[in-house]
Amino acid sequence: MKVKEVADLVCISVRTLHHYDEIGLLTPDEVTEAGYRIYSEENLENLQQILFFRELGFPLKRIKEIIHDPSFNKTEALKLHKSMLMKKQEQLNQLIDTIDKTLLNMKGERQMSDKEKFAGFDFSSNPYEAEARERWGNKAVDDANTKLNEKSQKEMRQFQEAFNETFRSLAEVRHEDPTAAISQERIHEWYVLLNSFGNYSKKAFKGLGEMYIADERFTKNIDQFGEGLAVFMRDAMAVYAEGLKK
Amino acid sequence: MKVKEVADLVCISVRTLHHYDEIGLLTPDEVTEAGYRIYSEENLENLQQILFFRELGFPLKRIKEIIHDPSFNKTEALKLHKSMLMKKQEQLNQLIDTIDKTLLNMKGERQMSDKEKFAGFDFSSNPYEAEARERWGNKAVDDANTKLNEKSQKEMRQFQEAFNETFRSLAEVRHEDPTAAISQERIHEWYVLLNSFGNYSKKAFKGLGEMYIADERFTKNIDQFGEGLAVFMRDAMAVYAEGLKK
DNA sequence: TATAAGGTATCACGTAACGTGAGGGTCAAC
DNA sequence: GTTGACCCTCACGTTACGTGATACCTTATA
Repeated sequence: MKVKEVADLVCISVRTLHHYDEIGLLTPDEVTEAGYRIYSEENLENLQQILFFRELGFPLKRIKEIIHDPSFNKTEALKLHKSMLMKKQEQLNQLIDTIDKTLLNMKGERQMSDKEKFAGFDFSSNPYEAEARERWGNKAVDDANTKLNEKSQKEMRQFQEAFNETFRSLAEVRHEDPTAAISQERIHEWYVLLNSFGNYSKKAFKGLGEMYIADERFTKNIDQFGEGLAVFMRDAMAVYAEGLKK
Repeated sequence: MKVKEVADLVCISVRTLHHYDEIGLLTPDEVTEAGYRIYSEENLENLQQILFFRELGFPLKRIKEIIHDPSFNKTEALKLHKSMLMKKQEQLNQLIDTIDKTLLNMKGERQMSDKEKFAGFDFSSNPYEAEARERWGNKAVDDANTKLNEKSQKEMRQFQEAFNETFRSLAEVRHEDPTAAISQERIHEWYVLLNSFGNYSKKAFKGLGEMYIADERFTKNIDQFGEGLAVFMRDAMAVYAEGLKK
């Protein structure tokens, strides 16, 4: 299949396909004597994968790393895409809900906080990086990050945002039993997030939870998201680490 | 509210807010003697609008045009955002469906065409431009388009893609009665699309439909999307123009 | 009152992901 | 042989910021 045929089939530009070839993301399996690109069925399957990652906001460099990883598995990736797309749908549902609330607010029928006005927006450059790391590892990301020992402002901000989001998520369920499924699901998200930036064993994770209580500054920072959250997290982390989920 | 407070509230960067200020998209209502930006409640409401447009892929220049248009109405915009977000939900549903079909295909339980493999992807730079034009007019877009008389390759491609998409959409319902609601909804999309690039009255629209039959090349091109589509469109366009919908 | 930490500003270069036009070659139908 | 459509590479342009440097401002603390 020639370049324009692929471009028309997929509704992307010829330039896009050239670009993907240039950066080694999608190399046509055949090139004619005149230099024309010919794409095979397998090229199209790879392109489908690439487009799923693009839809989810992954940068092309990252997509290339993931797809060229020997452990990459298309079936597994498709399942992960599906779950990420469902999360994106939840995000859009939240945006729609924000619109509904804003319309009521404008009619004077409902008050809404500043925070509520922005619920659902997520412009982080790659919101699914944490999950990608869990599946495809850290190596490429660490290599790509030229400053291994100092955290850039972006990383710190990303860190902080992801922290805050997870703290809020956990605050919502802090009155539940720490062994409950919902509590363990949420604390798992915390575990995944921490492992995006560091490398915590379950044991270390439990120890970290203890620190949230032992150090008053930690407790204070965490409890601003909801009173008693630090204690709840400590307990949920212990349950998680010991595999004692109900 | 100071710049970092807004950035944290909304989960965007301080640099983003500076950029929006620089380009005149979001100008803080107050600046202190030290030059600090202070954002008002109305600034936050405008920022919410901006973020809705961003979520839908509008370029910042276009957002600025729309928001500064005297006829701009926040309530109306919110309703339009909601409908566009629902369309995006449908697109994600289609992507999820594509994943499900691809997984079955990989198991050998189902065949799928190349076209099916790419159903749901839409990377056009601004998929909702046609609807935006319907609401907020053509002037700014025409001004921004420096080449008023010659169509760039991009515009031709955009044209062609939008054409193809609409033809497919219409082909799906070509066996329906041309006066049926679904037929008239689809042909309305065609009308809107044509008016993105030109300026057709309903009468001219009907005349165009006649041409689809009168000129054999038109018929041939259109019917490749589904046999009998050209006749169906001619009839549906006549019904539409005369307001004879069931 | 001095200090320190965090936050603010502007400036300017860099990045990613293409869009776009120029210039020239290839292919297939007429 | 001609022509229109398609193909190639090259290179500059665009958008939307990220990032680091440099310097000023604000507020809490000792």
